[in-house]
Amino acid sequence: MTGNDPVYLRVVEELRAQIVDGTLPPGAPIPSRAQLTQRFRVGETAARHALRVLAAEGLIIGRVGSGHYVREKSVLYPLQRSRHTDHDAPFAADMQAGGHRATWDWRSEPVRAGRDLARRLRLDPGDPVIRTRYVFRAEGRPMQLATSYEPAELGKGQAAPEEGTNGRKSLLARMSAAGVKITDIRESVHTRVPQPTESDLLDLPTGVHVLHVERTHWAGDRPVETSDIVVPGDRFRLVYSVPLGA
Amino acid sequence: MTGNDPVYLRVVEELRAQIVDGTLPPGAPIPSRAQLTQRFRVGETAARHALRVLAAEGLIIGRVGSGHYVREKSVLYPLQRSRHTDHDAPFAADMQAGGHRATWDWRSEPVRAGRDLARRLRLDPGDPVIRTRYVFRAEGRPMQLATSYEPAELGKGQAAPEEGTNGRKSLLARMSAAGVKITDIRESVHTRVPQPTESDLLDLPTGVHVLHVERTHWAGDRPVETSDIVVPGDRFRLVYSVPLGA
DNA sequence: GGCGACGGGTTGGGGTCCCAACTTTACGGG
DNA sequence: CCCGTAAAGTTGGGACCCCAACCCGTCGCC
Repeated sequence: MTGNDPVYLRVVEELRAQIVDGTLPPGAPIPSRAQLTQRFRVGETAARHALRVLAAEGLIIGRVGSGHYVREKSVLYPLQRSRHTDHDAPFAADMQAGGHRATWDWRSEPVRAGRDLARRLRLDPGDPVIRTRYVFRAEGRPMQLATSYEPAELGKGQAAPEEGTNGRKSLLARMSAAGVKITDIRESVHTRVPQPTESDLLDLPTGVHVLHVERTHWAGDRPVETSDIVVPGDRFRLVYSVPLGA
Repeated sequence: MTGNDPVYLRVVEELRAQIVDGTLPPGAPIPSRAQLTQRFRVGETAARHALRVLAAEGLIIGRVGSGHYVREKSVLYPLQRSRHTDHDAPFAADMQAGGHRATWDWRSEPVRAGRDLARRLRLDPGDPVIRTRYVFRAEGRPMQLATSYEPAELGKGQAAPEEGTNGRKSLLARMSAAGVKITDIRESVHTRVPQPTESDLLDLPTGVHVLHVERTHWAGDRPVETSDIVVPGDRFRLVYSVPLGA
């Protein structure tokens, strides 16, 4: 039931939607606490909490004495919270077993891209992609559960992961194997905005390649979605690791 | 004046200190809202906010109906909020100029490790390190300001960055140049805990190498500190990119 | 001795009111 | 016309209060 969600979520979601779809453009003022309480008929607490959440997400910024405003270029946001599969549940059963020390386990399999995934990988729906699922265990405790998707063509260079060796080839390794020329800039983006967003990157000369998307569950935490983006340019080439989740 | 900070910060800081120094070990129950209001003579709001902050930081976890508890192995935390230099201010002047498209600028120079930096890089104070400063500009707007430090010995393979080529060699590239054998797992950690923490990694057979530390300013946001850690093991080798900041 | 029901404690969600510090705007006097 | 001041509005911080859902230990009953 999404109907009896906490009310502050209703506020968050509506404002978020308006920011994402441009109804509230960058710089636009967000309704004040007082206005929100009226418009959504909620208490001050809920209104404040909603604003705090959006601020924490980096979508808006509060200026004391003045108001909250939509941040510049929060365009990366729309990618967020989209779910490209929900089939991870059975895999989560793997999280029961316990080994020792730290281990990576993985399993790759070919699947076909759904609509959402295809859009994000800039493929067509139905195109072959490789789904790989990982369990990372540290000291017997499963710490991370990741599912990554990438265009099947990129996987060419590695074929089936050889057991015993390392199953998780770096994107860079795989990319060069696949003939994608990159140099070696790799940067992880740890905050969401303001930062070079997807739209910034799209404006660059030669475009953007989204290499793979990945959803990671850290034990006990909400999933984090990541997307590696390659920007080939004249002055530089860049592999971007972008967290998409909140 | 730290004296007239918000009161909830007092609560946060005291509890945080106790968690960090082990007075409150993993699993230990945190005083409840009611107890905190009494002990710190603050209102419920402040107590709740303090708990929320600590929970958001990943230090504690709340279980409804039961209480808040110190999370397992939150030992990564002490690294946080340490400042290894405060000399970035002049460099920030670079942020004025504006080019076009996206560009990386950087400048490397040899310096000597201070106490804090040495500890984090597992060097001795005074050991030579390379400091590199980057400005990343997208569409003329400076988006990122980063300062990274790494042991000078790692820089051997690259000497002075050749102008015109790419100044920012990947750690992996540099490490293999320096004879550090790694395979190819690279994972960015986007949440702080629970996750394989430094102490988890320390328990691994061959130990941990902290390769470099880096502080990054995204335009308008608080700095994020990152540390790349290599864990050579029998079953895998892992380069960990760990955000240290809150 | 075993088991189930009850009650006290705790969290997350929510409401209302208050205040200091700050911004913005409007207005009136020079 | 300009400037200074006052008023209105806004944010962050805070104090209390209430409630549902939930956890857990205790106690009493079988």
